[in-house]
Amino acid sequence: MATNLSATKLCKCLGDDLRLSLVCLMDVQREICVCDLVDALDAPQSTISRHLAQLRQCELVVARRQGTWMHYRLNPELPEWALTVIETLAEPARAQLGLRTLAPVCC
Amino acid sequence: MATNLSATKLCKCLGDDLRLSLVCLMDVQREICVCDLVDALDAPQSTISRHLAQLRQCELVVARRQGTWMHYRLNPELPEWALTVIETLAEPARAQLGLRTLAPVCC
DNA sequence: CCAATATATCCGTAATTCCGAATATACGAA
DNA sequence: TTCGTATATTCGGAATTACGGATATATTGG
Repeated sequence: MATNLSATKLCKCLGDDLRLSLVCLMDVQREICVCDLVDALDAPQSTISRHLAQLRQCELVVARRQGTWMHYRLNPELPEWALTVIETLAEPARAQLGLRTLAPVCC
Repeated sequence: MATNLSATKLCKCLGDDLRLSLVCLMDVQREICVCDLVDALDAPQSTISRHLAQLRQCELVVARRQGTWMHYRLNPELPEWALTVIETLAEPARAQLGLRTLAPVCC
């Protein structure tokens, strides 16, 4: 509710395979830490981190630090419509991107 | 149902102010012809046409020729989820983009 | 066939986005 | 303080996308 997320910005964020994967994984699992994301999607750590930063900056996700780990989840203050979009896309996206709902490795 | 539209592709298409505007205008009005789109959104004709071509290529919209005019509308074979996304985005997008629901000029 | 109108495509350039190795930072443990 | 692990940021270059004037194509009417 307190986000200044626009429709265009949301779509830009979701219009990339890697970012869409990140968001989808957060949609199922409540919270995920970066190391799990890194080995779920196979991409260099810096790439994952960069995309997470972008999602954070658009206020699509929020992070919580626990020691050395960072846990990411969807921003709970996301407007209704944004959540609806994400949930609507989740299924087709998981199929498209071949996302397995993996068990947490770290933590 | 017969589209090979992916979640990522849909979002890419909608992740641009101009294209999102085009789609939103088609969502309200059943069909719009290019000339109306050109003077609704103020952008050069070639730009509008280029973006329409992109939407067509992603199978998000279809065109019908009537004499010299081209009428565009959302692809009626769009998968459920894509339609849901578009309809969910329509309202916030209209507000964000300042889209007036204009009366057809041509035709 | 010719002119006029509507729309599409081309093409060179500008702007944006993306990548990943290298490096920096933050934290806990010893 | 120093080390090791987890994550973030920097940065230069590659790749993608966007722009819009000029031009091509399509269609109708004369």
